[in-house]
Amino acid sequence: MTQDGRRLRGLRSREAILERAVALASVEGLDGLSLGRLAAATGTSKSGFFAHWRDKEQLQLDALDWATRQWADQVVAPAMAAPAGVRRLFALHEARLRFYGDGVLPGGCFFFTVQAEFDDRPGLVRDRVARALREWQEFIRRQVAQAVAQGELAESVDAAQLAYEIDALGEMVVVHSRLHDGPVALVHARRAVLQRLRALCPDPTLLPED
Amino acid sequence: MTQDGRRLRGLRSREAILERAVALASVEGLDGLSLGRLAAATGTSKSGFFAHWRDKEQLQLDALDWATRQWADQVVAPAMAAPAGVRRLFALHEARLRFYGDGVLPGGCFFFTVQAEFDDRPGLVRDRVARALREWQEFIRRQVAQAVAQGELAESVDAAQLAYEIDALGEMVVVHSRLHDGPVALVHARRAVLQRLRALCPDPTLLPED
DNA sequence: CAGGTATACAACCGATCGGTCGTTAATATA
DNA sequence: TATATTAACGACCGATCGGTTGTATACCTG
Repeated sequence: MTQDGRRLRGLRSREAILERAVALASVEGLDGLSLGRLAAATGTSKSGFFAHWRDKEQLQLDALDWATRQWADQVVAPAMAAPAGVRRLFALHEARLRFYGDGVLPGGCFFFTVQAEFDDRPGLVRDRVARALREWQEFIRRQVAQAVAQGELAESVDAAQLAYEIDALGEMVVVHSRLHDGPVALVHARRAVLQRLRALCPDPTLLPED
Repeated sequence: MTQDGRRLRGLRSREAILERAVALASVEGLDGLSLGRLAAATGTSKSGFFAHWRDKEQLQLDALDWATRQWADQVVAPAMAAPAGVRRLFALHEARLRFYGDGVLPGGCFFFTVQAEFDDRPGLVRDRVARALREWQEFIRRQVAQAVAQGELAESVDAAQLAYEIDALGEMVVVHSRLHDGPVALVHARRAVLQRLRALCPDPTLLPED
C-alpha cells in the first residue's frame, strides 16, 4: 500500500494548492479567499478541489496544518539551534521577525490574519486557530520557564506574563510595518524584547547589547 | 439653510446605520460586512443606503470616521481627565483595556479588525486606516514625550519605541482574550505596561503598585 | 398651493459565491 | 487483460454580492 505514481501526483498538486492557499490567505484571510481565485492562481479548475477536499472548510483546516508546519520549519526549528535558555528565547523572537522581514508570505503572517478573521465566529476553523495560538503561547511559556530554571532569568518572572509580552510585541510588527512604520517596526519589536530580557537576565552578556 | 425636520431624520438614520456598521465591522470587517446584512440589521432596505452614500466605499469611509469619534469619546477623552505625564499615559492604556473589557463593540476592536483586513490591499480605505493608525501612534508618542519633558520618564526613553510597545501590548488583548486567555489577557496587558512605566519613572509612586 | 428635493422602497441586473453532477483519461489492482 | 479507483475537468445550480432604476411619499420653499 505504498504511494504509487498517481497518488504521488495527487499529493504533489495537493501540496502545491495548500501552499498557494496559505500565501493567499495571509493576505485575504481563509474565508476571504475564494475557491475561484484559488483555482485561477493554481492553474487548476475549481471543481477539481472537491476531489481533494469535501468542502471549503476542510481545505481551510488543511491550510491551517500546512501553515503550522511552515511555522515550525522556518521559525521554531532555526531557533532551536541556539542553546536552551534566554538565548533560545531571543533567537525565537528574531527568527519570527526574520520571517516577517523576508516577506516569506505576501501578507506577512498567516496566523495574524486568520486570528483576526476568526476570533469572533464559532466553528471548526476557529477552534483549530485557537488551539494553534494556545500551543504557540504554551511553547513560548515553556522556553521562559526553562530559562528561569537555568538561572538565566530572574526567579520572580511570571512565565505566562512574559510570554504574552513577547508574542504581542512580535505580532504587531505585521500591521505596523505595513500600515505605518515600515522596517522601523521591526527595530522597535526587536529592541523591546531584547531590553526586556536583558533587564531580567542576571548575565546580560548572554544577549547582544543592541 | 439650517437642519429642517426631514434632514434631521435623515441624519438620525444615517448615524444609526453607521453605529450598526461599526459594530458589525468590528466582527466581520469593513469589507466582510455586506450591504444586505447591514440592511437586515438596521431594518431598512439595501437600496436605501444609496440615498446616503454613493457606494460601499463611501459608507466604509464614514464608518471609519464614526469609529474614530467613538474612540476619541470613549478612550481618549476619559484619559485626558488624568494629569498630564505618566499618569495620563497609563490612564490611556487603562481606558483602552476598559473599552475592550466592557465589550462596547461586539468584535472587541473595530480598528484591530480593519487594520488586519486592509494592511495588504491598496485603496482609499486603506489610506484612511493607515492615517488613523499613524495619528493614534503619534498621539501616544506625544504623551510619552510630555512625560519625559515633565521629568516623569527617564531622559533616555525613545518616545516612538515606547509608543510602539504600549500600543502592541494593548492591541493584542483583543485576539488573546477571545481565542485563548479570556480576561487573563487584560491582566497581562495592564501589568506589562504598568511595570514598564514604573521601571522608567523616577517617582514610581505616581503609578499604582499593581 | 405648486414645484422641487430628499428619504426610502421593491424589483431587478450581471457577476461571483460555494457546491453538484456527469464525464474523461490515466493508473492501480484482480 | 478486465475492473475499480482516482485526478481533473466543463457545465451548471441556487444564493448572495454590490449596484441601478423607477416610483411613491413626505417635506420644505416659493
